Amino acid sequence: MELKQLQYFVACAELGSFSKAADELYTTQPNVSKIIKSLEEELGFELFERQKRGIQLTEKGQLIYEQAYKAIENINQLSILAGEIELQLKEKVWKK
Amino acid sequence: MELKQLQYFVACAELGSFSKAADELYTTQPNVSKIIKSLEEELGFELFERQKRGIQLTEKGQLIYEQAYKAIENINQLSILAGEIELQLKEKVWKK
DNA sequence: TCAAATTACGGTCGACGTAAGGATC
DNA sequence: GATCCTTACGTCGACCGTAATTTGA
Repeated sequence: MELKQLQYFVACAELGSFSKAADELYTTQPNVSKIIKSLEEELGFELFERQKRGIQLTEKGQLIYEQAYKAIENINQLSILAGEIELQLKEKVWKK
Repeated sequence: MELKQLQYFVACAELGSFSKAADELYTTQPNVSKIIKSLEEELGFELFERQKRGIQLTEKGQLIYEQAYKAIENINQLSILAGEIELQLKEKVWKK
């Protein structure tokens, strides 16, 4: 499991489209397709139903989405914390 | 920021040694050293004090450790959730 | 015919391990 | 000399983008 897989997955889930996610992620459609597929193979089930026009989250995909979103949020907070720390503790922001 | 960097960092912090972490992670000491260094460069500060014998978390590293641990826990829970889902919802474990 | 996802393919870049170096006990 | 971290270096695999294919509006 890699962070990029989760990021790509969340983007696809929110935009409802691989191609739109590719734009947002500054990459290409085939790349998004491959990365989502790799995540699905790793998990052992499909995250999206491939439809005539676009995609849609499966039931299982919906459950994974919620947890994946939280995980990414958590990593983002870590980045924010790192930025605060880099400020040399001038303001003790993290001491809530 | 990649998940592997955080996993390696947490292992090093908990074991207090790059070489022990390398064993635990089934990789080599130089690899651990490089990955930790890449994370430090990305964050903009050092996570460990390199000492005569072994290493020790810096103050900033300690703060990052706590958040990194949570993030990894979060990803682990995602894996657990995925495993439960794969069981075809026979038992609705996730409906706490 | 256009839009969207998948498959195929080739090049490049990075990740890994081995080996060598440096330092400390 | 042994242990531990770092640097150097070569190789092999994976990732990425382009192009071709498929399917549906």
